[in-house]
Amino acid sequence: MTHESAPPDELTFWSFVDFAVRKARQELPAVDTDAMRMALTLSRASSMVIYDLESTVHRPRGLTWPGFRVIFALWLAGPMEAKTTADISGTSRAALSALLNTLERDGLVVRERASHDRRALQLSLTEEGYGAILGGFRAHNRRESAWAEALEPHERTELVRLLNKLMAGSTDAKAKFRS
Amino acid sequence: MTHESAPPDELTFWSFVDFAVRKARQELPAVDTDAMRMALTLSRASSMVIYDLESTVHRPRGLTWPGFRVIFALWLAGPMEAKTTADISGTSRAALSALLNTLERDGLVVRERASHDRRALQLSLTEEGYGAILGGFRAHNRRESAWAEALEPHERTELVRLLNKLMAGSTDAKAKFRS
DNA sequence: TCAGATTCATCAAACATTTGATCATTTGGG
DNA sequence: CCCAAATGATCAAATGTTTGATGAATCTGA
Repeated sequence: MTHESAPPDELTFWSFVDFAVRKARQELPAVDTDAMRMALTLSRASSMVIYDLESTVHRPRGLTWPGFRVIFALWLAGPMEAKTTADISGTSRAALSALLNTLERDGLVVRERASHDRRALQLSLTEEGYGAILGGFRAHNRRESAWAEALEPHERTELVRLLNKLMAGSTDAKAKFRS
Repeated sequence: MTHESAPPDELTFWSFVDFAVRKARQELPAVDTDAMRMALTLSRASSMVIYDLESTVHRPRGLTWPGFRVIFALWLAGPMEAKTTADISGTSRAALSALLNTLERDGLVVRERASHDRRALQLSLTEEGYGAILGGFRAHNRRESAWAEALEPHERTELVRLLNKLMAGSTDAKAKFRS
């Protein structure tokens, strides 16, 4: 059949992007390959970094990646309403509600009813939660450094600029957000 | 206490990166802020794009994001062993095993014992699976295009180059991979 | 003031993921 | 040739995510 682009003998997580883009163009000539390559590469790079951080730093310390994100937000922004925590940690409210059951059970976070609005929750870190994020984040940041070394300083800056520009464009793209 | 960097009134998923980097430097002066900003921005950008694609394109069509990744790999690379599918789709073998229960039940994929090695599985798309990915991917790619428009063509190229360089560096960083 | 619309959190069901264990098959070295 | 080690898939238990529904508190406008 396809004498064009038979899958190479060894297709890997990395090399699949190139292969997929070529193959998709054959199957669907109208495909926007630049956009395809960009999204595919973005999600793969992110997935690699996150998997590495989660499996080498956080899981061994008893935290999942989502758990880390929440504790991290509470560490830096201080006690706040659950809605805000969900927003800035990138967790939906329903997911946060479930996540808090674990974090509270493990003694890292406390839930309290907000005084000004009895529907709302006020979240804060316990002493133990504070200790967990301090130790965890140091290791986390060391690992981030190891990754970052792959790029020159000006390249890191440029990468961040491009990603920010991409996120800023989400408004025009009418992107859907978590709620 | 902290008269330095009190959280701004409205902290959002976007603006949290800047705030977090400033605040982390106060709390832990030794932090590598460039690496921190890079990883934080990368994971957020990716999460936004993926959430948008999943919730606007795939879930409404009855596919989850992980399900899409697997079907997508099978579409482009053709029938292959489950181990390879796991590799190139970025799924662990255990997760793929569970995922296949759903995909097979929904009639999108078939599992068959490989002839040359009776431990191995051969995966292939059904007609229905082929139809699903064809329609789904068109919509997926249109959405990717909308995102990509935020960047100039040369910026897209540069973003991809930087992400690839980052991934290539994972070897030096001794990153952990899914298995 | 008060009824309807909103907002906040939670629940429920289905699904996917992680780590670590288990089972079957295949491979490799003595 | 045969047994130990390695490999492929699955299982089990714990966790987190999604969408859509529900309950409770607050807000709004007539």
